[in-house]
Amino acid sequence: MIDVELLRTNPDLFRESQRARGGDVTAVDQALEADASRRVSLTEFETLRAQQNAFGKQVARAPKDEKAALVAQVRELADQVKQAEGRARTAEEQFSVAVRGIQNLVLEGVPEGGEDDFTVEREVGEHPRFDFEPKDHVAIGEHLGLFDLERGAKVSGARFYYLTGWGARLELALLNLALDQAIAGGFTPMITPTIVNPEIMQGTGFLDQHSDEIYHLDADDQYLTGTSEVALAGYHSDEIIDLTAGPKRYAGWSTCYRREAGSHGKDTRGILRVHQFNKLEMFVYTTPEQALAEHQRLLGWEEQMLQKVELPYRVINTAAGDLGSSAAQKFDTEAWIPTQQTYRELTSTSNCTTYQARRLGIRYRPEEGGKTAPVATLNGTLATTRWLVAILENHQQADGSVRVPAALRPYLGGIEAITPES
RNA sequence: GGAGACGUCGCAUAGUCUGGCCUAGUGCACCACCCUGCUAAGGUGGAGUCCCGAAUUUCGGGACCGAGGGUUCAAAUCCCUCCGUCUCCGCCA
Repeated sequence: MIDVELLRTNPDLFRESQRARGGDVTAVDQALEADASRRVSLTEFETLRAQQNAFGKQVARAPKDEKAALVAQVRELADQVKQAEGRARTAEEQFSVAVRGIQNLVLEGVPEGGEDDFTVEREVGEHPRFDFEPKDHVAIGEHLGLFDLERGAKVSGARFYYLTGWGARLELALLNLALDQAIAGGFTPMITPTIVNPEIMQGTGFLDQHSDEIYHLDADDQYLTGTSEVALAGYHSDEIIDLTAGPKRYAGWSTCYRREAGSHGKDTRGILRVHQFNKLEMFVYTTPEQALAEHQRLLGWEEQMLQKVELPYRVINTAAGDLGSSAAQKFDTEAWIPTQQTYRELTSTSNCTTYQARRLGIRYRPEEGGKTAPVATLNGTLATTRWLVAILENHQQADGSVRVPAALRPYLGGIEAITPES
């Protein structure tokens, strides 16, 4: 949720932000109107309620024989209170709907426009040159017995797979490498719930734009999470947290579920785009002042991971229209995929400023004993199953084996390459 | 899944049967001040969260007793639904 006070004092800020996103600019004026009428009806109700409360005390103090008369007198007032309360509640709900139509304020430096309007921040590493015809990750995986796509489809349908043998071990190695890096960086490791209640899913902002991407369990009215960001953001919901010792940094390990609705026919081959995968996610609660610097730190940790597994990549600054409703700025890192001759997203880090925290009621005290204020939340990817695609393709060798980057070897029994025999 | 108990201001508890002096009491912890040359102490006052409205340190009003409904002039208190915790039984990859 946006800062309503800022909306009142500086609505142009929000109009401009909505415009940059290609979003609904009229939502700003709708919210302003709804706010005004909500305050009017709230004052009406509270004035009447105050009268009623005062009267209630009179009734309580009055001698028995006078009570009946007083009660008769106040009956009409009670009715008015009830009606005013109803109006106030309706206005409150309308306001809440209107204000939810406004997405997070886009930060300075975010390019305007849609999916293709990102800017490239930097490219790192060299594209591999092969003196043989490189195979795509599916061919490599089949050759080395790393995953079983056919049986995945047989058991669970399209976009499901089994990781097998060294494939399973490679994923665990990657996630453990990421976890160890996170721990070294001061993150608290977490294994999170992957089923959450509606208010948590709502609070993170995923239900607005990505609702058809999310699995819903009808029998229980709960959601499967597409990232542990959801559970980690909900972790401190409705709490006043202590940030005096610095940011709270969590590293969430979880399976992620995505319906991939609307991507039919896209990336159907292999494990690039799947309904279920594993991920290690960084999530940070910090002060609004710290958020910008923390975002750069998260990006830095992501790049460290990419460098550890020796992948060529670029960093892009996502355009406003491609941001989630909660994000004020987002950087993706994309690894080079040789057989596609293009970059594909491996990580994504968002600065949600105070937007998510407002919705989820997460606050801190800027000054000891002072008033509370919403915290800033940020998230970023450290490793996912998808990374296997880039690792396999970039590190494949002429003999059909895949070289294991040095950083991963300790997690794979020390082997230097995955071969059909290993 | 069945039966029962419980959910109150940071923690621990009173209040619920019998609705209204509950503006939710008390203890501990906390903060300020006072007293005591040290120490467990003693005294006075303060202290929660959220919203609205005036005023440049503040004041007034409202909401919150797990959540949401209902009854009533009036609900922590009575009724219903849901959620959570605990105990017992049943079931269990």
